[in-house]
Amino acid sequence: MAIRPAEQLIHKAAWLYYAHGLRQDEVASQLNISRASVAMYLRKARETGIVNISTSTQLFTDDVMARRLEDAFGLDAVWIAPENAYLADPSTDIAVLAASVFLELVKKGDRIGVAWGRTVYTIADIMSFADLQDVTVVQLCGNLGAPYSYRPDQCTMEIARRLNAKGLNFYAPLVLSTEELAKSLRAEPVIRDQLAGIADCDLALYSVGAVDADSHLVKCGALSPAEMEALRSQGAAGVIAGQIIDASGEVLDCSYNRRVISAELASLRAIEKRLMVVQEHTKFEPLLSAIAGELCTHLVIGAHMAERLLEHAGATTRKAS
Amino acid sequence: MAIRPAEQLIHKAAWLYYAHGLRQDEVASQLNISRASVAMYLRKARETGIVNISTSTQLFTDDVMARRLEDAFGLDAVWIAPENAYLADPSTDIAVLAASVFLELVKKGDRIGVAWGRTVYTIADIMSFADLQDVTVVQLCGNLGAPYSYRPDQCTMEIARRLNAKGLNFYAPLVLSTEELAKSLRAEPVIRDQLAGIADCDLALYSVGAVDADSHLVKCGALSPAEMEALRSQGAAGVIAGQIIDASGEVLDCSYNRRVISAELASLRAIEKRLMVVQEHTKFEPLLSAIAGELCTHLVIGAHMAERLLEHAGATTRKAS
DNA sequence: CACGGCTCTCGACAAAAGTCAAATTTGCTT
DNA sequence: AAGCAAATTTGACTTTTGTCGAGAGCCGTG
Repeated sequence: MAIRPAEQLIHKAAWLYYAHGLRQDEVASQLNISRASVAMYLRKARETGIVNISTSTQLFTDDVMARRLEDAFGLDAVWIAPENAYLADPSTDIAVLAASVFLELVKKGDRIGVAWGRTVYTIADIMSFADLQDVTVVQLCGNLGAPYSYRPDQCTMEIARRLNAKGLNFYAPLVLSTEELAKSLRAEPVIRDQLAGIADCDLALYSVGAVDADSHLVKCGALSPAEMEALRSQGAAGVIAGQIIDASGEVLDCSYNRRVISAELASLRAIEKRLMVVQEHTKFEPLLSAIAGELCTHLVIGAHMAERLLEHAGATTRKAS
Repeated sequence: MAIRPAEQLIHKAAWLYYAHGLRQDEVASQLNISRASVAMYLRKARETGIVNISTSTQLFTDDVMARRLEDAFGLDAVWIAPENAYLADPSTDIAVLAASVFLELVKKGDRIGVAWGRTVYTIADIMSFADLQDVTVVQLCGNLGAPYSYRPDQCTMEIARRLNAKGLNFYAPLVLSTEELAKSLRAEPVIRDQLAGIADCDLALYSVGAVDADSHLVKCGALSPAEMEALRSQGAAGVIAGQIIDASGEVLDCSYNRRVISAELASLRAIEKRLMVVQEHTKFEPLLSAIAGELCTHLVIGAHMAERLLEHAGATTRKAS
């Protein structure tokens, strides 16, 4: 494991094949190995990100709807996945697009904040590998020991792994039982540094959660369905990085939020590129709140959601004028 | 030609094939076209840069020699193409590597300065296409009406074309017959603006020329072999963007240089990333001069040249101590 | 030093992708 | 509206690539 001669070979094979355009059998004879090995090396090269195959996401921003959404909501860029259209599984489509967009937004040397949820994990799961050694992926919120496979730290680590980047985990629970404990924990140097480091990120990747019994916060036991319902009547409109926000995109003033260890919204807003990805049709209101709170500068959504957003924007404008 | 529905199809095919990983026949049935068409679309997608296939150039910087060169000469990054090794045509190898490195260094929104020469044109020629709409490629030096196919403006335009970028040409001759004329021409608003814009570049791509009868300056008739020889004895050590430099990398004080319309060395030095590519073994002294004059921060060379540079650095250090 | 477990490599076959000339459509001119 | 040229699409064919199980080399261990 120490020194891997194979790594070198993979690199050479990939170079001759992809950069020089030789055929596999030509590469094989150059390197004195069988063509079958070359084929295997090339697969590894693709899998590990030694070669990058990326397709432009232009098509999805070029859409007129995307332009109108950008204008209506003051977003930097919007990508719309055509939903009903040409695809077997429409829900993965958004994730595949999001992964491509994400890889397009990442630059060498970047620091990336990653939150948690089914959406984020799905993206991590289908994201192709890349060779970005000096990138750091940081976890935006505390952990939730859950029966789920997509825990916050797993999302972070998986993305870091795919990028060949450094992963920085958060060694604290997402929610504590008392406000005092949360406060003291936040004051701990290790935790404090991590929290402080979030504002230095260049790019954030997250989704927004709905305030209902299906929320991960409920499923993971952080809140009971009843508590969730109560928060909802207090004005809870969405969940961002484990925190409850109201319709204006601000942190809701409630005990739960005071017991959470997560990135402050101000830190998130300090991040230049905030990529929000929304898969579920049910997350219309949460998304509106997130946009209102300026928690999103880059948006990836499905065509259906895009239409609803535009309708809403139209209605608001008409009412205002 | 106005609106091209094909463009859309190419994009969709590329997306399904490369991002979703469908097979060509699956893509074909999704889009209701024949598989042969899909194959054609995919080729076009690769050719136009809608999909990007890039291989990491890590292998060539990871070299110990590259590290030592970086240290010895204070360069930001060095790539070394293994010369004798595994390849049919060793001289293209450097160009292929240089093209990859170049594409790796370019970022969206960049402004790129391109000089002229066989090396630069070779790179342009083998460089793969990319989709960098908001990039601008500017020509670093005046034109030379030559019997060559690699005129300065052609280098610029070809690279711009490959990048799908905007090309900014220099509508002035490289050398004029009198110093006065050169001076007045440099004062012309069009020219002045172009010259002034060079320092705003984020990346420059050039090589260095040798001071001998084989130089393009001689072949294109800008200088006679005799004049070149005379300049050599006056201390000429290399040619950068059409200008003669001395061993310390400064502009040589001579009539020729005063008659040239090209980027000032100070402007070049203001460019953050200066990528220099040297193919010929004979350009050892010119390269040393360019490095001495800080005209290069990123360097792509062959293994042989790398060895000579290291030997030289060793000798100098030993002498100094 | 022989033994399993391990990874790496190869040959042969199956699957997928590339290619080309003919057929068809498209857009433009007369 | 007919005719023509250019571009696009297709089916049939060839070449290239992916995959799988068998075998070879390697290493620590009993």
